[in-house]
Formats: sequence, C-alpha cells, structure tokens
Amino acid sequence: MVTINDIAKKAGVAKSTVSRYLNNGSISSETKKIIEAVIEETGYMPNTFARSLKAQRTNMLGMIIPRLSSASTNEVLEGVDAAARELGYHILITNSDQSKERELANIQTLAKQKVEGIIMLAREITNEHEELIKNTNIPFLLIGQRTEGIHSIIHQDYEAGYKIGQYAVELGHRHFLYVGVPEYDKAVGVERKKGFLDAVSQHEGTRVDILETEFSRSISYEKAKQSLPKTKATYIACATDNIAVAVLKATNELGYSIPGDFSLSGFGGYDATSYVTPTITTVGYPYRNLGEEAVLKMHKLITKEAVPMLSELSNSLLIKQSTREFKKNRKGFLFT
Amino acid sequence: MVTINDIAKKAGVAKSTVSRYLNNGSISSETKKIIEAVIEETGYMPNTFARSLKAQRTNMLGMIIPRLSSASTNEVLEGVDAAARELGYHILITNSDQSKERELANIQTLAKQKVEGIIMLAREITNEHEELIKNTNIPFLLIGQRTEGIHSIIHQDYEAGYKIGQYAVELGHRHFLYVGVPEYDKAVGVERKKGFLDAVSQHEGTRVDILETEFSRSISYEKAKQSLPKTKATYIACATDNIAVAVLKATNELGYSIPGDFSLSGFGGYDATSYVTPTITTVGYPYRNLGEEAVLKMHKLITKEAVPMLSELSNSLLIKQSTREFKKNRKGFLFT
DNA sequence: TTGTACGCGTTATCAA
DNA sequence: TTGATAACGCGTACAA
Repeated sequence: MVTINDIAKKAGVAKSTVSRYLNNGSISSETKKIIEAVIEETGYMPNTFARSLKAQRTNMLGMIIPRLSSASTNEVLEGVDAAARELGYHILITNSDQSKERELANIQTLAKQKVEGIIMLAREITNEHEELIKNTNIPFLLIGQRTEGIHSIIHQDYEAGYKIGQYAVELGHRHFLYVGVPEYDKAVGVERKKGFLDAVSQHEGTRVDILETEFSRSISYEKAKQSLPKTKATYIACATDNIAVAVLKATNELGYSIPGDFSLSGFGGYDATSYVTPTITTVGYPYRNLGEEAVLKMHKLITKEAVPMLSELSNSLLIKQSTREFKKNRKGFLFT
Repeated sequence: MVTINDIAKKAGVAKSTVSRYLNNGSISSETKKIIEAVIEETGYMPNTFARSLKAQRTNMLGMIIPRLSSASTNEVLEGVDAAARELGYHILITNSDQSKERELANIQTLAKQKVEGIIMLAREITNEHEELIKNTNIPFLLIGQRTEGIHSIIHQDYEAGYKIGQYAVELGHRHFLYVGVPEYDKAVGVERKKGFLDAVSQHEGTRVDILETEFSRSISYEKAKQSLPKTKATYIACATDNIAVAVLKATNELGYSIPGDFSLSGFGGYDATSYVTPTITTVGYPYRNLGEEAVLKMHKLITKEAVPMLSELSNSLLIKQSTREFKKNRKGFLFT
C-alpha cells in the first residue's frame, strides 16, 4: 500500500507537507506540482481509517434494516442514501433478516465500527434493545416505529387507517374484512388497524371481520384463498400493499372481480399497486422522504442540535380502480 | 470514548494485557475476571479502525449498485449479505444512481475506505472505468456484465434468450414483437436479444419486430400503449420482467387479453410476475446465487487463490399462464 | 513555507 | 503470565 510517507520520500519533502497539500493548501506552487505529480504517478489515496482514527470522526452512519428485498425498505434506503451523500456521510447497511438476535448483533457491530449514528428500521423494540442502545452511547434513531425515550420518526399510521376507513364508509360499505398483521408491530399491527376500526365504528351498523396474516405475500395469498369464499364483507382493507396484491391475486384465482365483488385497498403506495389490474386504492406513504428526514435528524443529533423526540410524516389517500360504491355483489350479499 | 487504555488503567494492568485478553487469551484467570468486570462496567468496544490500521485488513467489501429500488439488485444484495456474513466481511454499499460519474466516484470512495475488494453491478464498462480499476489496485469483480481483462460473473443471457425463442416457436408462433433495451447494455441489450433472434430464425418463415424501450416500467408502459395497437405479432417477448409487467398493464388498458390476443414473456423470474394475472412466463435468473458467488469469488481473489476470469450462471425457463399455443387472435391476424 | 515530533487506539514483539 | 515499546498512516502543534 502506498502511504503518505512514500509520497513524501519520492517528492523529497516531509510528510506533513504532503498532508498540508492534501488538506489545507498552505504550500508553494513548486512543491505542489511535485507532490501532484508523485500522487498521480503512484495512484495514492489517503487511508480513511488512519484519518478517522486521528480525527475521531468516521463520517459513517449505520443503518439496520429488517430485510433487503422490500419495496418500502428500499425507498427508505434511497432517501437515506441521497441525504447522506449530501451531508458527506457514508452508509454502512446491515441486514437483520427479521431476527432480533441479528438486530442486536448489528447494533454491536456498528458500534465497533464507530459509526456516528445508527438508524434502525424496526418492527419491535425490546428491553434488550433499549439497554444495548443506552450502553453503546451512540446517537440512535428509530424509524417506522416509536418507543418511549428513543428518538423516532414515524408515519401517521392511525390517521392513514382512519382515512381508509372513512373513505370506505363514505362509499356506502358496511361490512368489512380487515386483513391485518400481528400486534407485535405497533405501527402497522396496532395503530393502522385502530385508525381503521375507529373510523368505521363512527358509523352505526357497521361490522368488521378480522383476518390476521403476515407481511409475507405468499402467506397472505394462502390465507386469503381460504377465507374469501366465506366472507360476507364487501370491502377488504389490507394492512399493506403487499397483502393487497396477494389478496387481489387470490380473488383472481377464485374468480371474483375487483371492484365488482369486493372493493380492495392497501397501505403504502408501492409501485406494484399501479401495475396490477385493477390498480389498487391505497395510502401513499413518503418512504423516500422518511429516509431523508432520518439522515437530517440524525445529523442534528450528532451535531447536538435540538431535535424533537418524535416526528411524524403525513400521508395521503390515493384512490384507484379497486374501490367503488357499495352495490350488491354477485355473491348476493347485502348488508341489512 | 472509552479505549483500551482506560480499561487497562481501571483494571490496574498494562494495555497489552487487555489486548491479549481480547485476542489470544494467554492470561491468568484472576486478571481475566478483573478485566471482564471493567469491560462490562464501561461498555467498552474495541475500535475497529485502529484495529484495521494495525492489521492492514479492514474486512470490508465494497459494493456498487446502479440503484437501490430494483428487485434483481436487492436479491443480489441479499446473497452478498448472506455470504459476506459467513466469511466475516462487512459490506459498504454505494449507489451510483445509474450515473457513470457516480460509479467512478464510488470506486474512488471505496478505495479510500480501503475495502479489500469491490463488487460492481454494472451496465457498461468504459475505458475510464478500466483505468481507474487498474489504478486502485484493489481486487475488482464485475457482475451481470463481462469485460475483457476484468474478473466477471455473468448470467447465461444468450442461452436465456435462446430458450424463450425456441419455446415461442415451438408454441407455433411465427410473428414476434421483441421489446428490448438499448445495446449499451451488453448482457440484456445485446446477448439476450441475440439469443432470442437466433432461436427464432432457426425456423423459416418467422419474423421479429423490435420495439426499443428502457428498463423503466413507466417508459415501457407508455411505449407499449402506443405500439401494441399497430403490431401484428402474436408473441411479445420482453427483455425484462419489469418490462413484461408494464406491457401486461398496457394490454389490460387497451382491452387485449393475455394470452388470448398475445402470448407474453419476460426474463428474470421476479416475484412480481407471480402476483399479476395472468402470471408471466419468464426465465428464472439466480440473482441471490449471483450475489453469493460474487462474494465467494471475491474472497478467493483477495486470498490470492486461483479463479477463472469468467464464471457463468445458468437459468431455466419458467412457463406460466401468459403464453400459449398460437391461435388466430381476436384482431384476426394470422400468419401467412 | 517547511520540517520535527507526537498522538489517535490497537496489536505484536520481546524481555522480564 | 505480564509489561514496555514500537508500529500502523495520518494530521497538527510547534519550531525553524
């Protein structure tokens, strides 16, 4: 490896002179030329590690994500990436593969790597998490979920659920099937559902059946295929776009028409909802923006600026082809 | 920041003893206990930077990808991630946003970070790339594309194209529309297409029209919507699954039926092709495996083991619902 | 403007 | 088993 010392020797100057050339610039134009030539010739690149060691700054941000192959995660990552580039941070991405143990291990790894801050896209925060986070003493930012005492950015999940619920009721539907995820996920499993239920229950004579499934498309598909023939609902509200796409697939297989037999909606605003037929009504979540905001907030945390413990990102209803006014469906069910 | 020195002082031993505790272990059980206690109490974590500086090893691999929000890229990343964890590497992911300048800048960045190897998922390799790669003198691996003189892992794109072409001809189709991407992409734009054309031209009396589009779904959708009403083809071969999904969407909008009016196929085997209706015939590419193989090969490169310059990954035809035997379609076109 | 000397946190060598 | 010391590559007082 070619070091600053090699350059100094070849150029016949002290290494501090080379260092000055690299950083400040208080240097004569002659020596500048010489050093330039030598660097060009050798292809020298400063060792960021040694630099960080000295400067006590790594310019690195750690990111922990539950999985790599998720549309929402990747949009978040895009935002993180863009904002990080802007602010001069490098991102160390670690994948926890939905495992709590790996999540904890990743926090440790990132701490050892001396990242300046950790941004985590999580499902669930346990006491172990909290303890470890306190121990590492590195600025920590949670996104997508909230936890008392930890800086967080969240989506307005309750509001999103409420919007969909209200919209569905206004369309005239009275009997709903909510296809949700387990409650260990506070944002999606609890808040989003709660918003929906609250909105619907505002109106008398409504009824909501709950079908609990997982985030996985294949599992949702299987569950939907079993349950749909039995339901008397006319509106199916899915907790995520992925689930909605899976349910749509199931209705296709079963020979139902959307929105003829059921109205269908999701949450998220993934690209996928625009490329199926019919396109799926959903709530657009600003995932990319979430990533950008996360880095901005983290930067403030690192530079000790004042930031609120909790930030919320708003979202908006996107009406597509999969929902329509309540009519008696072909199954002959009519709300009475 | 708590360092090895702090631990040493608190434990009343020399820092070299602490270091030994951390690494080898040749240490008395008494001092071991003391050190353990102090580390536990302080939450000390070794500074990976200082360690790397000393060891001249960073255990980091650099990864350059064209964009974050791509299904194939993410599958590759999953494979990379898994294999890297296995071998003890950390991955520094950089996004080039499809820009050549950023790609070059990322190579520099990673070189400065002293990653031990760079894996790049590229579209096109220019002379500038080659020169920079030689200059940095870091093991470099190209995946998805090949370039003379650079280690590469590629898909059997020609063979994949040939498989689809042969399959389409065997179904009885004679008039094809190939929806492709520009030829600057050697793997997809050239090889894949060439395989298809070669297979089709084996049979006399066949004809292929070419529609050139981009990788983007939205652009492909627009182009398809314009061109489909004019085509006389009965089989539409799309260069990627994304394009196929976009074309399917366009056919839906235009009122055509798949596979009634057109047979349709893609390449890639993305999840998305299974969640649209009809499911789309495609060629399954082992993206995850590509990622794993990349890390394995890179590891060999780093440890100076012998590796072939070029490796190829095979793929297989996945027949779904979107293709069927040639019949006169509703537009009344018949090959004569 | 330039050079000397030191320290960043760690590991490895060598004596003790 | 333990401790003192040098070294990794770099930046920076400080002196020249």
